Amino acid sequence: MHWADVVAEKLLESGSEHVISSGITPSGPIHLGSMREILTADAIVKAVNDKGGKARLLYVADNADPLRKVYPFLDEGKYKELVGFPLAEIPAPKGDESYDQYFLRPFFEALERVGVYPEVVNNYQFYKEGKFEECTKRIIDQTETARKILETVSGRQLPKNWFPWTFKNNDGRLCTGKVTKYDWPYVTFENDNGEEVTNNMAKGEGKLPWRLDWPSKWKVLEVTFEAFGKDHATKGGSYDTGKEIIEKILGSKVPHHIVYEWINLKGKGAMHSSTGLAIPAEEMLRMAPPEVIRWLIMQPQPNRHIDFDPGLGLLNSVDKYDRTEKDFYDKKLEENSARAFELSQIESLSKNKPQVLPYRHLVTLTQSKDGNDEIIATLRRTGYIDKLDRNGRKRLETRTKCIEEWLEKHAPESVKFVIQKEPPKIEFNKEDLKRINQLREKMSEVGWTPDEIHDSFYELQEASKTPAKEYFRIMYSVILGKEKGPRLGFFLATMERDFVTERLGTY
RNA sequence: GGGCCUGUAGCUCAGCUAGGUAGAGCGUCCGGCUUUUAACCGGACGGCCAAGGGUUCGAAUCCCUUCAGGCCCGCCA
Repeated sequence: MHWADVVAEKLLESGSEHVISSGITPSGPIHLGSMREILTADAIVKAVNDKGGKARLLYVADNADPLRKVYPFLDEGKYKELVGFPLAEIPAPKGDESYDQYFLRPFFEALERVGVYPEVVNNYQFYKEGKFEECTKRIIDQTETARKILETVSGRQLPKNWFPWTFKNNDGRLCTGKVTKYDWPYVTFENDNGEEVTNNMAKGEGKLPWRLDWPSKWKVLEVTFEAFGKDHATKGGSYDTGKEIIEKILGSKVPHHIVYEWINLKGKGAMHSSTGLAIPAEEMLRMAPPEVIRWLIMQPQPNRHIDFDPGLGLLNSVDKYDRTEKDFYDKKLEENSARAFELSQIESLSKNKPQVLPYRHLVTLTQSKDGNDEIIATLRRTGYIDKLDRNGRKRLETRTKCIEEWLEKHAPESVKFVIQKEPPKIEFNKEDLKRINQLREKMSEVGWTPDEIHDSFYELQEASKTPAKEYFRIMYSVILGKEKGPRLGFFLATMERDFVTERLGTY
């Protein structure tokens, strides 16, 4: 059984209504690795609903968290002064938005493209509205229990004067301090400068520290399941302490969970937005069809890491997805693969097998043709499609757009080419010039279809006892100015015969 | 120091939740097809399931130990 269904069945044993939670601290560009979390959660929502349950998907933006440091992608001068302020209160690197929205907005747009529509929880707003009042008060009332849990479970020592609240200093920064007076909902503390500052905890002046904030969210949002990264899953980590806090202090149930692994950039290591080694989710979605992104995450077990190669590997992933799709409709897939495919669909599964054009051909056409109409006309002329239905057209448009972006950003040089408008200046030797003549004759008489053109190269090979490779090389050279290129039969057939013969004639 | 995950064919992985004769794709080799930015069709080769022990009539699967790799935690979230 697919992992999403395994989890869903477990959840349904304890009730039919579920709240599946997911979230992030929007401290930088939200990358593909972060997307694994919400897509994992989304798969479970779908699985629960498919089995007759009712599940909601939440996405918590932890925008009450402070800016921890000046990340490499930030302007040092501008942000040095802003370290310590909640992400929701500081300006974005560009534009008029706040910092958190600047990073969240494109991510949510990306989520729509992969068909994920979560209910967004604005954590900062929640604090302001006093949503955590009850939890905060309970924890403060049982400070000693909370302290004991944190100390024994995590094995760390808390300061003597520990108070379960991260204060808001008189300059607006979050900080620690020594409590001098407490009278719910007010707490007064002494800051580093020896000044006394009073926070109204019911109005979001300050926040709960993370290890208390998380279980409080579980309680307030009635979360029954959460997928989180391995960083939270370590023994004595925030999940372990959160479990105790919610059971012993907040009087609620511990959500079920699964732990997912990181997505590594092939050959470079784990993605981290803080180091800049990451591909933002929205960039990813401009480069690859959304169903393929989903599929990359639905296919493997969540606890396995994914090596992601944005170069040639991405091309292979799309090809593999297409083959999987074909096998799905031909009913040749095993249970788990079929389910992974279903869960990868953006909209409902189409009943009929969609029209598939080889992605590699599109990579060629995108570089040699001007716009989708020309591409479609060429595909029709070369016999790859007969008629394109509406979905087929939509799919093609999405894909050519992805390919353009991919070619620009991550494609390896080996797949890129430019049709030379002017004949490249090449000094061919005598033999080559002879072959060029042979080629020109052949090209002017051969049937102008991919197969016939392709075959003609082997006819030349037979007739001249020269390896076909030589003819390929010449053809690529005169058209692209490089010795390799796309599969020639198809490639030449996409061009006008006259263009090809004239070009050969200039040498 | 502690923890989690992974280890199955040359490579990438499925199978393990619920034990019952080891699977797929790619690669290799052979055959077919006039064959290339990583073509297609058919077939074959290929594995003491990391090692050791235990439970069992029976273990890739469950338990224990060891080894190897990856990562996380011991600041913050």
